Amino acid sequence: MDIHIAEIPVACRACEARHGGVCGTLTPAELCELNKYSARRRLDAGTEVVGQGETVSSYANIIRGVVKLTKMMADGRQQIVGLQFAPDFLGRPFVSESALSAETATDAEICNFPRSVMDRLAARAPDLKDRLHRQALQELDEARDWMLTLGRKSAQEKVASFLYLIATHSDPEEVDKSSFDLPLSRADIADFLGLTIETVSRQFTKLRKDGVIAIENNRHVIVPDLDRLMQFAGNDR
Amino acid sequence: MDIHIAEIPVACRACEARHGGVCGTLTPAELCELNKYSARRRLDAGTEVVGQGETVSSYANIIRGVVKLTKMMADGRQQIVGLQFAPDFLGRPFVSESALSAETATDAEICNFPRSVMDRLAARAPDLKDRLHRQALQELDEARDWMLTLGRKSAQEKVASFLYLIATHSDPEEVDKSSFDLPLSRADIADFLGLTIETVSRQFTKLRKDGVIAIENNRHVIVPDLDRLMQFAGNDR
DNA sequence: CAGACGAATTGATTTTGATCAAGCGAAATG
DNA sequence: CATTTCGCTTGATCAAAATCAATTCGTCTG
Repeated sequence: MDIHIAEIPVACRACEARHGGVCGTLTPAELCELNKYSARRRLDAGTEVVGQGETVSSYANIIRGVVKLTKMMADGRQQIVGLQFAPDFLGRPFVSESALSAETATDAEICNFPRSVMDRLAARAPDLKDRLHRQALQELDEARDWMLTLGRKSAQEKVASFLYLIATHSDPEEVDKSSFDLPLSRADIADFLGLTIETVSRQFTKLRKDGVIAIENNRHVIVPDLDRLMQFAGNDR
Repeated sequence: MDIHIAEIPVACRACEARHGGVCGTLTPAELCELNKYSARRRLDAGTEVVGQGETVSSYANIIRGVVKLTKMMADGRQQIVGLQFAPDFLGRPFVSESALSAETATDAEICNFPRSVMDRLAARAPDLKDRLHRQALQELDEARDWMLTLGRKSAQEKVASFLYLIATHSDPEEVDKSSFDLPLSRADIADFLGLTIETVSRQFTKLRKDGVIAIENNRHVIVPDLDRLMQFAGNDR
């Protein structure tokens, strides 16, 4: 839960250097304005960034790590409804109250800036608005893809789909997708797939015994043949 | 599959009169421009509006009826990933290829206008862009809400959630939400909930025997106490 | 009105994944 | 260094929903 406000004032310039994300296309003048108010934070795994129902007063850019978006029921049942990887943008325009909770899945580093500054900036930059709009549409597509997984796939297909997702999304700069660390615990994977940890574990074992994957230290996964994995994921038409 | 191009040229003006939807806030001049190219169509239930993977060349407004958005797997398994009610807007900016299939669930009436005209209009009207952006965000929220339903709710909770959704969304102008027609067949409900038709049917029967709902002619539902239904839906925190 | 067809219900059985319970291994703690 | 704790795996059993199989109901059609 410890949050360290970074001393570096040019947080967003750093984002830009790293990956040309949402911050990347701002003009130097705009960046300057944002930077005056931005703060960079390092967060331990499992830190809540925004709570379900909370008022959100800032946007953020994920510099490093993975953030999970979760919904919780009254009796504690939980569903992860989205994963955000660096350099994703976090937060939304128009609405100030969050319908879900955002929590770091791994150790992470994020760069915060106040709603007011960002909104003022967006009002002047139509292409920034467009980029935010595009991102919303992409998240919508991802959510709907996952609905098919949740509603119609078997446990094995769900787990294979998850592995495929991580293999392709986790490290966009890495060309070799055949080896990666899982950013989620078994419990989180279960919450993402609508399964129990036991079932997730059993399916991992099965995929391992079938030679589709190899696992080292519980978190590191090796996929010799990504196409073969995709077949287990029962992909769409 | 029969599509009748309506003779009435002022299709969107009709939308405006009906409910002040997306078309509702256009200026008369803008409306005029759209109307020159818009076409009103009456569609039978089960008509495909856009196919998965197809190139989309137009936007549309739903004037009457319900449209289901579905995703299909290679082996025929299907998941409904969204429902659009009148006066919802159909289609999306930026992308021209559809990631899903849109099909009428009921008899419906829609008003089509070409991408090019709409895009040109949006380029000049920032508030129209904002409204489309807002809609995307709302659909995202709805999709994520449904992910919780698909991933973590029991069959009974799923069916109750569906009934609650229809009761509240189906007829926005109707104050009395206690009696309504189901816009979906049992097969469609099953595809929406990630269940089989048999399970859906059994849960209907159970809710009926518990006195939560009454059913007439398979399609008409009466809910004496909406709060009671909501409890069966196992609502979020 | 009889028959036919499709949609929905109901019943019997099977399968999948959840639950309950125990054990293992690695890292953290006293 | 022993011990606890946590995350994960594995096994046995149970329950929920899927599947298979008839019927029933309602509507359409000749």
